[in-house]
Amino acid sequence: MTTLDRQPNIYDVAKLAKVSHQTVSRVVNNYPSLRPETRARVERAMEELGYRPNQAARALVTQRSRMVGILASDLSLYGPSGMLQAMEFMARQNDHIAVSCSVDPESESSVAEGIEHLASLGIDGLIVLVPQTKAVAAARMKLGNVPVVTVDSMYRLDELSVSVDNFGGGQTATAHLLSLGHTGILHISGPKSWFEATARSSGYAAAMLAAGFQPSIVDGDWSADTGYSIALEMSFAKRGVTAVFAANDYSALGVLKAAHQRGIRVPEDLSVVGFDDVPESGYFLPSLTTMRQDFAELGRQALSLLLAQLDGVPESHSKPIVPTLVIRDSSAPAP
Amino acid sequence: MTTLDRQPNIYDVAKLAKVSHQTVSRVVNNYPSLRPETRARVERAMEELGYRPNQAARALVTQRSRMVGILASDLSLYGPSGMLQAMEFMARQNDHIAVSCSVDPESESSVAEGIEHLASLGIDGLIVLVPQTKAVAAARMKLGNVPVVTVDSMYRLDELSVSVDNFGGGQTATAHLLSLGHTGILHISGPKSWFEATARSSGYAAAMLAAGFQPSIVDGDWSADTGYSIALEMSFAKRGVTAVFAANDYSALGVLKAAHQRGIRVPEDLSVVGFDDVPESGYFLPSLTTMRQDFAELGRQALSLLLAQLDGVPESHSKPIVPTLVIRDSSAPAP
DNA sequence: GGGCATTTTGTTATCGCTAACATATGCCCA
DNA sequence: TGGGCATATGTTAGCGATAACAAAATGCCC
Repeated sequence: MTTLDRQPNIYDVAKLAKVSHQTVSRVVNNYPSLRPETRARVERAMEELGYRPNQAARALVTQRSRMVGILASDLSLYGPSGMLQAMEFMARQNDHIAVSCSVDPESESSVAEGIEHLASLGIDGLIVLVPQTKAVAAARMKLGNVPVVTVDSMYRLDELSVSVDNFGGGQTATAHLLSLGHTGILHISGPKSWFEATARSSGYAAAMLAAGFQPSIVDGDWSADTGYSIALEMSFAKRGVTAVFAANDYSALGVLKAAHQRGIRVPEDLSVVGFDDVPESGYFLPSLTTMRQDFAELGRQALSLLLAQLDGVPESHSKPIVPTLVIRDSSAPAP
Repeated sequence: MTTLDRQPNIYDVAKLAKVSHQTVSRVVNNYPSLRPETRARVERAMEELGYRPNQAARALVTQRSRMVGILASDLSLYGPSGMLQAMEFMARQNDHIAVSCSVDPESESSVAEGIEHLASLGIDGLIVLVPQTKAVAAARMKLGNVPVVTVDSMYRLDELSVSVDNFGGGQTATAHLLSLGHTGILHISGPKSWFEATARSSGYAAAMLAAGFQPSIVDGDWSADTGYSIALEMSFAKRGVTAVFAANDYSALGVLKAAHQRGIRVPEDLSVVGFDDVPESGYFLPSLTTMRQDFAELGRQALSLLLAQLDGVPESHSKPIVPTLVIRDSSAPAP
């Protein structure tokens, strides 16, 4: 057993295996024309020394860091964290590193700093989960010819993006309530600055108008607190509201609580539909009817698109991911 | 405006500023003995060229990647994702990168692969959020002299670790119920393989025994579903149970739902206490009494300890973080 | 068995930076 | 006025890998 006072490098392996360092490099990189016997000898030497290729040296000479950046807003939210986890795993399987960077999407300077940070790392590509068009434009600008993939709600052919059909999701949720006979359906939206929020609201409005009813939207901010406050103060009866479509499950949770406090029974007096299908939504009281999104799949698609781009394979645009309706106990026929 | 067909390097800047490349390096690294005029000239040149130091080259020569690994279990959980976000931010502020790697803590090979992956990246340090002693030992083994900081529930002076006083938290939660006159307190634990779970259970048991009552523990797994199933099937009345201390908020949520279904009123008939204070726990029905943990602070402490270690400053052991009781509507005097 | 293509292995240069040492400049005071 | 010392800048080498080219070994054909 040979021992060194430092990490072994490619020359140490070469010497032990009695080959040139380049041959070691070839073994590491799976070069095809190698005598099996040579390969085996090198592998044995690598094993014995506990050799690990130095990624910095490799990055320096190949001009590729094998890092992809993930620009996200709040990584402790269910959606982004699920996507991040899936992307991190997939990146690892593809011999890359996913480096996350969370920024305040409401602050342009925070977004700019995040992009600059990732750029200074020398990332090979970027995935933008931050919901502003402006942020995406800024990223593309800063990064020169580093490919940028966005995750959004629009199906745009001119850009690298992966989409969720939030518009369709909003429609489906609304259609579900309409089909139960509701006509006074209130929508609590997400923040207007988010792609997702506006797309869901539009889907809701489109479905309402198509059915011949007036859309009615109140601005929310994804939080349970705001959903709660809105539902606590608004006079549903006076406005003829028998159902609420909340832009996400936490807003819906707030509505459930407010309704309970006010003695409004869900779903007998009021139906509530959420969006996201967070893991605990099946345990709300009553369990929540909601639109399920496969965040992990979304993350995988985004990363797959980016990796294809890095490999010079211009992958065909994937279809948008369609959220599916999960019917539970919070929605019922109109009273 | 000078234009290049490649990223500008330190020599390009040097030429434009009419200094040696080493002087540029000195500007980048804030070397003190530089004429202000020279520094300004170099900075102007860097600005003009849009120069960004190549991190791979820097890492190669300094032998430091400025990457820290975060070995985690499920990054979509509230605790780990909050810690990760805090660590990522703090790492960035300290000119480092936090690279996360999520593994299945129940699978030794998955943990080993994760460690190997991070090691192959050349991380400078590691933070282990995975709850097994075995995993930590494996990490220390693989990583040689790379410092490893663990986040756990024990206050051990012999190792680099940041602790949450889960034992104390379990005691406090139990004491709260005892003080309300409850004597039949059931504990739904987390998975036994987690540090956190066993510490909370021990705290519970200690508090019960100290008060002269028999501990009663059922094994859970952090999930709402298991909490639900347990509470649905167990005959609380027959066993004299008037309160449940669940090891986390989601288990508690499951209990709330089961109680509601069985017509058991919370808190009138049954008090329920959770652990974590997830953001939505204030909107459960009823709102949940729970133990709040500051995950962001925990993450910051862990990273701070690691960074100090990397800088050769053996930081003093920090005090364990103490969860605080948040009293809401799910706990009340014993019936 | 010589010639030529193919396979296999080796040699040298280079990526962009910092460390270490070398040199120049300015200033103070004997 | 010039030695000594701090300050400011330059020169050279090397981190550990891959790329590009060079050379040796092998195989195959007639």
